[in-house]
Amino acid sequence: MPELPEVETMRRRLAPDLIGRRIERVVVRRPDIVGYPAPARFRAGLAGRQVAALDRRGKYLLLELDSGDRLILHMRLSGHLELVAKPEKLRYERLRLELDDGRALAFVEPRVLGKAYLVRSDSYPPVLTGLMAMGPEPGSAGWGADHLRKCLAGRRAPVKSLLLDQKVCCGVGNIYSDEALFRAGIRPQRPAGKLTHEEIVRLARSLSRVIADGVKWCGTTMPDQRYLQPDGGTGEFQKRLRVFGQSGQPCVVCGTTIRRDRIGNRSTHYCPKCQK
DNA sequence: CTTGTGTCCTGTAGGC
DNA sequence: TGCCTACAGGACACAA
Repeated sequence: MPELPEVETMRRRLAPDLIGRRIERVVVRRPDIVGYPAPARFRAGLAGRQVAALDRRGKYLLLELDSGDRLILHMRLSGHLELVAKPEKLRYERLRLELDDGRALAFVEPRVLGKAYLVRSDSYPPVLTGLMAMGPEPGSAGWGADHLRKCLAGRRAPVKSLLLDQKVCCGVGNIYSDEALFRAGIRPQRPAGKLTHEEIVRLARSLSRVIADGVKWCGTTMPDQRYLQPDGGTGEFQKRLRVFGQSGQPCVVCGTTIRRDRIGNRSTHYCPKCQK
Protein backbone atom coordinates (compact mmCIF):
# COMPACT_ATOMS: atom_id res chain seq x y z
CA MET A 1 0.00 0.00 0.00
CA PRO A 2 2.56 2.58 0.82
CA GLU A 3 3.00 4.64 -2.30
CA LEU A 4 4.64 8.04 -2.41
CA PRO A 5 2.00 9.91 -0.35
CA GLU A 6 1.99 7.30 2.40
CA VAL A 7 5.78 7.18 2.63
CA GLU A 8 5.99 10.98 2.58
CA THR A 9 3.44 11.08 5.40
CA MET A 10 5.55 8.66 7.40
CA ARG A 11 8.62 10.78 6.76
CA ARG A 12 6.96 13.95 7.96
CA ARG A 13 5.44 12.37 11.04
CA LEU A 14 8.58 10.54 12.04
CA ALA A 15 11.15 13.25 11.39
CA PRO A 16 10.57 15.32 14.56
CA ASP A 17 10.70 12.20 16.73
CA LEU A 18 13.66 10.54 15.08
CA ILE A 19 16.07 13.32 14.22
CA GLY A 20 18.75 13.56 16.88
CA ARG A 21 17.80 10.21 18.41
CA ARG A 22 20.47 7.62 18.95
CA ILE A 23 19.88 3.98 18.05
CA GLU A 24 20.86 2.03 21.15
CA ARG A 25 20.02 -1.46 20.01
CA VAL A 26 18.81 -3.24 16.92
CA VAL A 27 16.58 -6.31 17.00
CA VAL A 28 16.20 -8.28 13.78
CA ARG A 29 13.20 -10.53 14.35
CA ARG A 30 13.10 -11.81 10.78
CA PRO A 31 16.46 -11.91 9.01
CA ASP A 32 14.84 -11.92 5.57
CA ILE A 33 13.63 -8.37 6.18
CA VAL A 34 17.27 -7.27 5.87
CA GLY A 35 18.12 -6.79 2.20
CA TYR A 36 21.73 -5.64 2.70
CA PRO A 37 24.23 -6.35 4.19
CA ALA A 38 24.11 -9.60 6.21
CA PRO A 39 22.12 -9.12 9.44
CA ALA A 40 25.18 -9.12 11.72
CA ARG A 41 26.86 -6.30 9.83
CA PHE A 42 23.51 -4.55 9.46
CA ARG A 43 23.04 -4.50 13.22
CA ALA A 44 26.62 -3.48 13.95
CA GLY A 45 26.44 -0.60 11.48
CA LEU A 46 23.32 0.80 13.11
CA ALA A 47 24.07 0.42 16.80
CA GLY A 48 25.16 3.65 18.44
CA ARG A 49 24.39 5.79 15.41
CA GLN A 50 22.40 8.97 15.54
CA VAL A 51 19.65 9.89 13.06
CA ALA A 52 20.64 13.06 11.23
CA ALA A 53 17.83 13.45 8.72
CA LEU A 54 14.89 11.73 7.03
CA ASP A 55 14.57 11.78 3.26
CA ARG A 56 12.42 10.00 0.73
CA ARG A 57 12.97 8.82 -2.81
CA GLY A 58 9.91 7.38 -4.52
CA LYS A 59 8.54 4.79 -2.11
CA TYR A 60 11.84 4.45 -0.26
CA LEU A 61 12.32 6.06 3.12
CA LEU A 62 15.91 7.14 3.78
CA LEU A 63 17.30 7.63 7.26
CA GLU A 64 20.57 9.52 7.15
CA LEU A 65 22.90 8.58 9.96
CA ASP A 66 25.72 10.51 11.60
CA SER A 67 28.15 7.86 10.33
CA GLY A 68 27.44 8.85 6.74
CA ASP A 69 25.58 5.60 6.24
CA ARG A 70 21.99 5.51 5.13
CA LEU A 71 19.26 3.18 6.38
CA ILE A 72 16.83 2.56 3.56
CA LEU A 73 13.36 1.13 4.23
CA HIS A 74 10.86 -0.11 1.70
CA MET A 75 7.36 -1.10 2.83
CA ARG A 76 6.33 -3.01 -0.30
CA LEU A 77 2.71 -4.17 -0.02
CA SER A 78 1.94 -4.35 3.64
CA GLY A 79 4.66 -2.66 5.69
CA HIS A 80 4.41 0.29 8.01
CA LEU A 81 6.35 1.95 10.79
CA GLU A 82 5.33 2.65 14.35
CA LEU A 83 6.94 4.36 17.27
CA VAL A 84 6.25 2.34 20.39
CA ALA A 85 7.24 2.26 24.03
CA LYS A 86 10.07 -0.24 24.48
CA PRO A 87 8.17 -2.97 26.35
CA GLU A 88 5.52 -3.07 23.69
CA LYS A 89 5.94 -5.71 21.02
CA LEU A 90 3.72 -5.54 17.98
CA ARG A 91 2.30 -8.36 15.94
CA TYR A 92 4.18 -8.83 12.65
CA GLU A 93 7.09 -6.78 13.93
CA ARG A 94 10.13 -7.76 11.84
CA LEU A 95 12.72 -5.17 12.83
CA ARG A 96 13.09 -2.87 15.78
CA LEU A 97 15.40 0.06 16.46
CA GLU A 98 15.52 0.89 20.14
CA LEU A 99 16.09 4.59 20.68
CA ASP A 100 17.66 6.62 23.46
CA ASP A 101 14.35 8.16 24.52
CA GLY A 102 12.74 4.96 25.79
CA ARG A 103 10.91 4.25 22.58
CA ALA A 104 11.53 2.04 19.60
CA LEU A 105 10.91 2.34 15.89
CA ALA A 106 9.14 -0.84 14.78
CA PHE A 107 9.10 -2.02 11.18
CA VAL A 108 5.87 -3.99 10.96
CA GLU A 109 5.49 -6.04 7.80
CA PRO A 110 3.00 -8.95 7.81
CA ARG A 111 4.00 -10.29 4.40
CA VAL A 112 7.75 -9.92 4.90
CA LEU A 113 8.18 -8.55 1.41
CA GLY A 114 9.48 -5.19 2.63
CA LYS A 115 13.18 -4.66 3.09
CA ALA A 116 15.72 -2.71 5.11
CA TYR A 117 19.14 -1.84 3.69
CA LEU A 118 22.15 -0.21 5.28
CA VAL A 119 24.47 1.40 2.75
CA ARG A 120 27.09 4.10 2.32
CA SER A 121 25.12 6.97 0.86
CA ASP A 122 27.32 7.03 -2.24
CA SER A 123 27.67 3.35 -3.11
CA TYR A 124 24.63 1.16 -3.54
CA PRO A 125 24.76 -2.63 -3.85
CA PRO A 126 23.09 -4.37 -6.81
CA VAL A 127 19.97 -5.10 -4.73
CA LEU A 128 19.26 -1.37 -4.91
CA THR A 129 19.61 -0.79 -8.64
CA GLY A 130 15.88 -0.08 -8.72
CA LEU A 131 16.45 2.88 -6.44
CA MET A 132 19.47 4.03 -8.45
CA ALA A 133 17.58 3.88 -11.75
CA MET A 134 14.48 5.63 -10.44
CA GLY A 135 13.05 8.45 -12.51
CA PRO A 136 12.38 12.02 -11.37
CA GLU A 137 9.86 12.73 -8.61
CA PRO A 138 6.40 13.69 -9.88
CA GLY A 139 6.03 17.42 -9.49
CA SER A 140 9.80 18.03 -9.48
CA ALA A 141 11.56 20.14 -12.09
CA GLY A 142 12.68 17.19 -14.23
CA TRP A 143 9.23 15.68 -14.31
CA GLY A 144 6.34 16.61 -16.61
CA ALA A 145 4.68 16.05 -19.95
CA ASP A 146 7.99 15.99 -21.82
CA HIS A 147 9.41 13.29 -19.60
CA LEU A 148 6.20 11.30 -19.80
CA ARG A 149 6.08 11.61 -23.60
CA LYS A 150 9.60 10.22 -23.92
CA CYS A 151 8.76 7.31 -21.64
CA LEU A 152 5.53 6.37 -23.44
CA ALA A 153 6.67 6.89 -27.04
CA GLY A 154 6.48 3.77 -29.17
CA ARG A 155 5.32 1.54 -26.33
CA ARG A 156 2.49 -0.91 -26.91
CA ALA A 157 2.03 -1.88 -23.27
CA PRO A 158 -1.06 -0.56 -21.46
CA VAL A 159 -0.42 2.95 -20.18
CA LYS A 160 -1.34 1.80 -16.68
CA SER A 161 1.55 -0.69 -16.65
CA LEU A 162 4.01 2.03 -17.56
CA LEU A 163 2.72 4.32 -14.84
CA LEU A 164 3.69 1.62 -12.36
CA ASP A 165 7.27 1.62 -13.70
CA GLN A 166 9.36 3.55 -11.19
CA LYS A 167 11.62 4.87 -13.94
CA VAL A 168 8.56 6.55 -15.45
CA CYS A 169 6.57 7.66 -12.41
CA CYS A 170 8.53 7.07 -9.26
CA GLY A 171 6.37 6.72 -6.19
CA VAL A 172 3.23 5.85 -8.13
CA GLY A 173 1.53 2.55 -7.34
CA ASN A 174 -1.76 0.85 -8.05
CA ILE A 175 -4.00 3.32 -6.23
CA TYR A 176 -2.62 6.57 -7.58
CA SER A 177 -2.16 5.29 -11.13
CA ASP A 178 -5.85 4.36 -11.34
CA GLU A 179 -6.86 7.68 -9.81
CA ALA A 180 -4.65 9.69 -12.16
CA LEU A 181 -5.98 7.88 -15.24
CA PHE A 182 -9.54 8.58 -14.12
CA ARG A 183 -8.82 12.26 -13.61
CA ALA A 184 -7.18 12.40 -17.03
CA GLY A 185 -10.10 10.57 -18.68
CA ILE A 186 -7.86 7.84 -20.12
CA ARG A 187 -8.53 4.10 -20.17
CA PRO A 188 -5.85 2.19 -18.32
CA GLN A 189 -5.56 -0.43 -21.08
CA ARG A 190 -4.79 2.06 -23.85
CA PRO A 191 -1.47 1.33 -25.57
CA ALA A 192 0.88 3.93 -24.09
CA GLY A 193 2.38 4.99 -27.40
CA LYS A 194 -1.04 5.83 -28.85
CA LEU A 195 -1.88 8.59 -26.41
CA THR A 196 -2.24 11.98 -28.04
CA HIS A 197 -0.12 14.95 -27.11
CA GLU A 198 -3.13 16.43 -25.31
CA GLU A 199 -3.74 13.27 -23.34
CA ILE A 200 -0.14 13.08 -22.18
CA VAL A 201 -0.28 16.67 -20.97
CA ARG A 202 -3.50 15.89 -19.10
CA LEU A 203 -2.05 12.71 -17.65
CA ALA A 204 1.11 14.42 -16.43
CA ARG A 205 -0.96 17.08 -14.73
CA SER A 206 -3.32 14.50 -13.21
CA LEU A 207 -0.44 12.50 -11.82
CA SER A 208 1.17 15.52 -10.19
CA ARG A 209 -2.12 16.58 -8.72
CA VAL A 210 -3.26 13.22 -7.45
CA ILE A 211 0.09 12.69 -5.77
CA ALA A 212 -0.01 16.17 -4.25
CA ASP A 213 -3.57 15.55 -3.05
CA GLY A 214 -2.56 12.22 -1.59
CA VAL A 215 0.22 13.92 0.38
CA LYS A 216 -2.13 16.72 1.42
CA TRP A 217 -4.60 14.19 2.86
CA CYS A 218 -1.86 12.14 4.50
CA GLY A 219 -2.21 9.13 2.23
CA THR A 220 -4.73 6.35 1.83
CA THR A 221 -5.78 3.90 4.54
CA MET A 222 -7.88 1.09 3.08
CA PRO A 223 -10.50 -0.43 5.39
CA ASP A 224 -8.78 -3.81 5.55
CA GLN A 225 -5.32 -2.31 5.97
CA ARG A 226 -3.37 -1.74 9.07
CA TYR A 227 -1.44 1.19 7.69
CA LEU A 228 -1.29 3.68 10.47
CA GLN A 229 0.68 6.80 10.74
CA PRO A 230 3.38 6.65 13.39
CA ASP A 231 1.12 8.63 15.70
CA GLY A 232 -1.66 6.08 15.29
CA GLY A 233 -3.77 8.19 12.94
CA THR A 234 -5.06 7.09 9.55
CA GLY A 235 -4.82 8.79 6.20
CA GLU A 236 -7.80 10.60 4.71
CA PHE A 237 -7.38 10.11 1.00
CA GLN A 238 -9.46 6.92 0.91
CA LYS A 239 -12.51 9.18 1.27
CA ARG A 240 -11.51 10.90 -1.93
CA LEU A 241 -10.83 7.90 -4.14
CA ARG A 242 -12.96 8.05 -7.27
CA VAL A 243 -12.29 4.65 -8.82
CA PHE A 244 -9.85 2.59 -6.76
CA GLY A 245 -11.83 0.10 -4.70
CA GLN A 246 -15.06 1.49 -6.11
CA SER A 247 -15.94 -1.30 -8.55
CA GLY A 248 -19.70 -1.83 -8.66
CA GLN A 249 -20.29 1.70 -7.38
CA PRO A 250 -21.63 4.50 -9.56
CA CYS A 251 -19.07 6.88 -11.06
CA VAL A 252 -19.10 10.18 -9.14
CA VAL A 253 -19.17 12.06 -12.44
CA CYS A 254 -21.58 10.14 -14.71
CA GLY A 255 -23.16 7.40 -12.60
CA THR A 256 -21.89 4.54 -14.76
CA THR A 257 -20.84 1.49 -12.80
CA ILE A 258 -17.10 1.47 -12.09
CA ARG A 259 -15.38 -1.58 -13.52
CA ARG A 260 -12.52 -3.65 -12.28
CA ASP A 261 -10.28 -5.45 -14.77
CA ARG A 262 -6.91 -7.09 -14.54
CA ILE A 263 -3.99 -5.42 -16.30
CA GLY A 264 -0.54 -6.92 -16.03
CA ASN A 265 -1.73 -8.96 -13.09
CA ARG A 266 -2.81 -5.86 -11.18
CA SER A 267 -6.43 -5.06 -10.44
CA THR A 268 -7.42 -1.91 -12.25
CA HIS A 269 -10.42 0.32 -11.63
CA TYR A 270 -11.96 2.71 -14.15
CA CYS A 271 -15.12 4.31 -15.43
CA PRO A 272 -15.97 2.85 -18.87
CA LYS A 273 -17.79 6.02 -19.87
CA CYS A 274 -15.55 8.83 -18.55
CA GLN A 275 -12.30 7.14 -19.57
CA LYS A 276 -11.68 6.73 -23.30
C1' DC B 1 14.65 -4.11 -25.86
C1' DT B 2 9.85 -5.00 -24.85
C1' DT B 3 6.07 -7.60 -22.93
C1' DG B 4 3.59 -10.67 -20.11
C1' DT B 5 3.86 -14.05 -16.32
C1' DG B 6 5.39 -16.05 -12.10
C1' DT B 7 7.43 -15.46 -7.51
C1' DC B 8 8.64 -13.82 -3.02
C1' DC B 9 5.47 -14.32 1.94
C1' DT B 10 1.53 -14.16 4.90
C1' DG B 11 -3.19 -13.17 5.97
C1' DT B 12 -7.92 -12.77 4.92
C1' DA B 13 -12.28 -13.42 2.60
C1' DG B 14 -15.42 -16.19 0.33
C1' DG B 15 -17.28 -20.59 -1.61
C1' DC B 16 -18.66 -25.13 -0.59
C1' DT C 1 -16.25 -25.45 11.69
C1' DG C 2 -12.82 -26.50 8.14
C1' DC C 3 -10.65 -26.88 3.85
C1' DC C 4 -9.59 -24.83 -0.49
C1' DT C 5 -8.82 -21.12 -3.70
C1' DA C 6 -8.13 -16.41 -5.07
C1' DC C 7 -6.37 -12.16 -4.12
C1' DA C 8 -3.74 -8.12 -1.77
C1' DG C 9 -1.22 -1.00 -1.81
C1' DG C 10 5.49 -3.84 -5.08
C1' DA C 11 9.27 -5.10 -7.50
C1' DC C 12 12.08 -8.08 -9.87
C1' DA C 13 13.64 -12.42 -12.47
C1' DC C 14 12.69 -14.73 -16.32
C1' DA C 15 10.98 -16.50 -20.90
C1' DA C 16 9.39 -15.59 -25.42
